[in-house]
Amino acid sequence: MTRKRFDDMGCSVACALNEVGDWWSLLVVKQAMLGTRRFVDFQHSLGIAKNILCNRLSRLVDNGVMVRVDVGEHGKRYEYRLTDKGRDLFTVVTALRQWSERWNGEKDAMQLVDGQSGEPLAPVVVNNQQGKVLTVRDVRFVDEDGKPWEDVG
Amino acid sequence: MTRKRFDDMGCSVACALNEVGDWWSLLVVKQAMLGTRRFVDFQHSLGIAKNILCNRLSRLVDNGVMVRVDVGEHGKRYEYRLTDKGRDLFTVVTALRQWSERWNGEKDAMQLVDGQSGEPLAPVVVNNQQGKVLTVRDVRFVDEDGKPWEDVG
DNA sequence: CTTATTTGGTTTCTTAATGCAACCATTCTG
DNA sequence: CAGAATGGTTGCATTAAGAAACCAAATAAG
Repeated sequence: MTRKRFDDMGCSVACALNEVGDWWSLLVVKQAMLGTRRFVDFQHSLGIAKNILCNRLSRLVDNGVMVRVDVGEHGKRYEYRLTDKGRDLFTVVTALRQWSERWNGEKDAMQLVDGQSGEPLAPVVVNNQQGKVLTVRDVRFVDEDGKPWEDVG
Repeated sequence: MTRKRFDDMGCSVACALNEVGDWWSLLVVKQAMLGTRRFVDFQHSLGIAKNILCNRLSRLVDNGVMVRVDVGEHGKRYEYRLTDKGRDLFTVVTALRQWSERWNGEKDAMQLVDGQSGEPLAPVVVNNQQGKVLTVRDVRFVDEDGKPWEDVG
């Protein structure tokens, strides 16, 4: 059986997970954010099998999250770089990292700091237009007409 | 072969993905945020196979993201509810949703609005301590001593 | 109270994905 | 030019996913 498709569920979250929802994709993106660009460097730093890495990179390229650039001087030698779409996943990756650190403890020797001040980042939060922090209890799920969302199930 | 373990990679992101990094887990959490609590409701709204749903719910419960509550009047009848840890994934889910809407277009008839004002939410961003928005290019990855992070690969 | 239906699973079977190792052509290095 | 590194591909074994059938307990209907 083919895996269930997530891009036709009429859900943005499902659609996103269809692109980066597997075990490896977001880790590849995170690694790219650290500066990794070469196939072998991804392979060694992540400890991922070559065929899986190959498949994930191709899929990330297909989905516009990364680009493959030929940097060979006398032929083919590639670099994989994040696109704007890929870099925009910074929020997601950072939120995930912070969530893990909050609930599972600091298991990462690596820290993210502001490049200018060297201070740690602020926690990623959901704000309303006035800058007030919102939890899931403070929001409503509505349809296009502003009426309360009813699930189709 | 068993899937590679992500909780011993010394990476918070990997650790998070170990808990919610598969195709279904985050969708189950998102659905729970919409108010779904019963097994059959998850099943119908997500279109997930029963055995997979069963497995995912168990794993989310094991990881402290959800709790199973017996609500039967004369025996066993269960509800699955988000814990604080689970509700805290709201930031991640919202960031993912917004990312998808920005880059793949609005494929979701459902909208999230501020419960008070009814206005759309602000975009989820990464801030420094002073509230300035940071991109991935504005941050540094450092070790515990503040020295630039070197990958072990 | 009795029957039918719903709930919350488990089991079985088939297909897909993952991991590992071996292999290979091209490219860079010494 | 020789040897190593790069960026893959292929084949095989193991695991996960999906569909459907089945089932016991709990609830709803009559």
